[in-house]
Amino acid sequence: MNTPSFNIAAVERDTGLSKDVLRVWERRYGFPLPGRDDHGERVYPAEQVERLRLVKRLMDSGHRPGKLLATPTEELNVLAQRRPQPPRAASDADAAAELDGLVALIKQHDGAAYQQAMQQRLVRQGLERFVQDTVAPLTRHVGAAWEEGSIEVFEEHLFTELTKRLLRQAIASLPDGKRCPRIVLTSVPDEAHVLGLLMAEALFALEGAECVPLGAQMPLLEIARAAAAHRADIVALSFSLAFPKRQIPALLQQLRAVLPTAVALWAGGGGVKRLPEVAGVELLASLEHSLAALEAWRRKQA
Amino acid sequence: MNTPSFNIAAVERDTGLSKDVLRVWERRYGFPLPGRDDHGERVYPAEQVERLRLVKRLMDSGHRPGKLLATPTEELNVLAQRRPQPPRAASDADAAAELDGLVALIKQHDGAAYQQAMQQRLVRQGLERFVQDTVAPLTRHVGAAWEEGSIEVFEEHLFTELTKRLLRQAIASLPDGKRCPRIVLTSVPDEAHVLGLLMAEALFALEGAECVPLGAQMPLLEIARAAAAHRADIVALSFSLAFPKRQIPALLQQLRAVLPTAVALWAGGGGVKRLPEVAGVELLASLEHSLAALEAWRRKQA
DNA sequence: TTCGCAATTTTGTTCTGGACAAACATCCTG
DNA sequence: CAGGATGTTTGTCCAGAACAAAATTGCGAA
Repeated sequence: MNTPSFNIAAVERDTGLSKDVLRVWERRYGFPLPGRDDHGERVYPAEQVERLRLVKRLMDSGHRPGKLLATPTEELNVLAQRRPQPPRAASDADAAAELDGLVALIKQHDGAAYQQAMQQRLVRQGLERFVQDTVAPLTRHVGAAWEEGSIEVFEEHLFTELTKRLLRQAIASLPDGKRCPRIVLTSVPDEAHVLGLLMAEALFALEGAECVPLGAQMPLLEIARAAAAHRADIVALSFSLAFPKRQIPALLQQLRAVLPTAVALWAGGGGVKRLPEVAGVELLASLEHSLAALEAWRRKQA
Repeated sequence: MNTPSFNIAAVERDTGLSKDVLRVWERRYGFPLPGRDDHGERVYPAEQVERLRLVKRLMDSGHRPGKLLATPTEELNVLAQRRPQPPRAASDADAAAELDGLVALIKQHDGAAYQQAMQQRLVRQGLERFVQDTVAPLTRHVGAAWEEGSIEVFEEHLFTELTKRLLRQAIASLPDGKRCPRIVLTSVPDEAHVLGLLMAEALFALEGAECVPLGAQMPLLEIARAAAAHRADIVALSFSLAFPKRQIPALLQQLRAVLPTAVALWAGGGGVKRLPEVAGVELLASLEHSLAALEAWRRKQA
């Protein structure tokens, strides 16, 4: 197990920090400070890539790069392990313990046990409560664990993958028939998270809507085409917390401009909380809001 | 429905062409030629973005940018519609017709009918033959249709999403028990295609392997951690045809360097065909090769 | 002719260093 | 203590040059 080195493109891929950012940080803060190869191009040792990942994670939980990059690695590790968890209300303690139990299965890398436990909950609670009371809080739970560094990236991936399978399976087993309205579900390029979309799909499908799941990462102009081809009543997008907030309003405006006025545009997920209003776009702060929006849509049609 | 305009970041997102490429093309070939906003920054009209998408597609099917960008849009459209399909052998005609029928359902945007038809084939053929004789050729079929422009992006997305659901459902219904070897399945960052991975997972699971599906886009160093945590015998990666070929060898070398020697590294998918050998990495040109590799692994252990 | 190798063109990526606006923090005043 | 003005931080964009890897062409030998 050597310590390989990465060129700037590889670092961009692995950390999500753009080449421009990597270069400007080097200029301003003196980190990262890669070596150079024969052609004068940057060569990053694995160790610096690791530190960049740590910095990125701390930035996602609210820290500012200027401070972080001036801090020695040891202190960063301390910061990373601090848990700023607000104490839960006593009534939630039971629920929280159950969620912890599920997360523990993932962290033991026992996928089979996790799937079995979740399947049990699904049967016990029914799909609607399963989504609202298990999957949604669990996702938040895992998100929090990620921020405080108590879960590895690959563990989070395993969690996501297995949970996606459960939801898709549940959705597939719903009866189908004549359904309304038609909802196209997707996300914009660079937004790869799909769990929120699947949760919404499950709830919408339960309420009798016809869902067209297009997966993630649709170019804007293609979303408009898809809406036309599927005669959609609603286009529903999902933005995760990780998506750069500053880009969202412009994106929604652009999409709104290419969609026919008759098609409603909904945007949900953690990324749209505390976002300024965008004309002609419904911002859904939670799954409950999504269901309310569906009901409101139906009332307006009738 | 206005014609919105895009800044350079939005164009990068929507076309997959990097900012650097967009700028250098402008300088060299005079296209794209965006306007400028108040601050002197590029503003691309939707029409130019569309043309860029067309150019990108033609490049993916072997054309060269220098020629394409010197060609007027009308001629490009002609090029795009040309179908360089080699005529099929007569014996394959039936099979091809069946596949065409399945694709036709997608192009009618009738997801339900597609799912039903595929479900039938799954039951009729059994999972192994379903993967090898239906899903794999169908995927190639859709890929070809994409190259010749006879399928829309959102149709391809719908196909992928629905097919993923079928495969995952089928995999979930397999019995579990004590299994060997343990195979971690994933893809590298920037490689979002998962269908190939799912096909491999289905076949491996049928052969009694223990599969750990981590989804797509794992940073290299995380793949190594995951392999350790799951005590993996094999790490299997998938590269689609769309993945930039030139990057693959370096990626595999880097990953090979961080993985323990005892862990085998397999790479499959359309992207690894006609690729130079990489030391310590098994390149799997097809699903059949994957099964052969599994058998060979078992022989070596025994 | 056809094959293989060398020369040349094409093309994507990287470099430097400057600029600026939007987001964020801080300070001052009512 | 609220709220607006001022200052700082930070990501993105720009220009133009340089260069290596890939693809194509040209050339000479089998």
